[in-house]
Amino acid sequence: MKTLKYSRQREAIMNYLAQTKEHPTADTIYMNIRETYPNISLGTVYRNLNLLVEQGEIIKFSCGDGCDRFDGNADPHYHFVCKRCSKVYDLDMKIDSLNHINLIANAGFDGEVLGHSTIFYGYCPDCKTLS
Amino acid sequence: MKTLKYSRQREAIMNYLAQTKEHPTADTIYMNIRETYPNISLGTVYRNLNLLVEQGEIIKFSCGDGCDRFDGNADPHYHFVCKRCSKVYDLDMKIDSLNHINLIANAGFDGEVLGHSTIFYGYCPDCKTLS
DNA sequence: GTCCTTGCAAATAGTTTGCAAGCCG
DNA sequence: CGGCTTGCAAACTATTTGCAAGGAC
Repeated sequence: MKTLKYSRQREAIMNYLAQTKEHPTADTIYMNIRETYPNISLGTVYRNLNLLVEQGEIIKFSCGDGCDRFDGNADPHYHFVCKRCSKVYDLDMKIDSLNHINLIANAGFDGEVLGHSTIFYGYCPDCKTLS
Repeated sequence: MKTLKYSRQREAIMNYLAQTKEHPTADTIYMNIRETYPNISLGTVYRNLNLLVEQGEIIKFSCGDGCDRFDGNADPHYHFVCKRCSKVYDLDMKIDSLNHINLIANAGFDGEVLGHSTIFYGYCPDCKTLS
C-alpha cells in the first residue's frame, strides 16, 4: 500500500463516489467525471478506481450483471439488488448480524470457513408495489 | 423453455459436467470435450451451456474471479472458494438453513427481500494445514 | 529532476453472434 | 424437408496495459 501522489482526476472520482448512492459502474463514473474533465480517459478511471480499492478507500463488488460496481462507502455493509429496476441499495443491517452463517457453513465441511460474500435481491421500495 | 433437439455435443457437455466436481469454466469444459470431439467450437460450448442453464439442468455462478463457472448439480446448494488454491467446493448444508437471513436483511429495509446469493470462502481441507 | 500519473490507443479476456452448412425428427 | 444446431470467424463488452508526455513534490 504505497502512498499516492495527488491528482485532480483521482480527487474528482473520490468526490463523485462520495456524493452518490448509485453504486455506479466504471463507465458511469467516466461519463460523469468527463463533464468536469472532458479529457479524462477511461483507462485513468479504471487505474484510479483500482488504486482506491487497494487503499481501502472505496469498495468494488459485482452484482451479477457482469460489470463491477463501486461504492464510496468503504465501511463493510451488505447490498441489495432490485429484480425489476436493477438498482443497488445499501442495507443498514449490522455488519456482524450474519457472522453466524460461517459456522453454519462450516458444520459438516472439513475446511475452514472464514467469511462470505452475500448479495440480497427482491423488490426495492419503488418497485415493490408495481410488481 | 422450448424442447431441445438432440445433439451429441450437448450430450458430451452434460456427461462431462455430471462426472466432475470441479465447477469448471466454459473454457475448461471446451478443452475437455475437445478430446472427444476435436472440432467442437467454443461458441457451441457457450451456446449449449446457456441452453442447459435455461432448462434448469445445470447451474451457472460466478466465484468472483471474473469468469462464470458451471455445476452439473442443479439442486440449489452453496459454494465455498478456497483463498489459497481457488478450488470451488460444494457445501452440503441444508439449503434452507440460511432462509432466515432474508428476514434479517429485510429488517429496516423498506423493500421486499426475496432471496440472496452467497459464496463462502476460507481454506479448503487441503490448504487448511498449509497456510 | 525524479518518478508517479495521464491520455491515447492497442491489447486482452470472456462471451456472444451472423452465417452458411449439417443433422435431427 | 423444415428448422434447430454446428463450426468458424468476426463482433462485442469490460478491463488492462505500453508508451511518451505531463504534473506533483
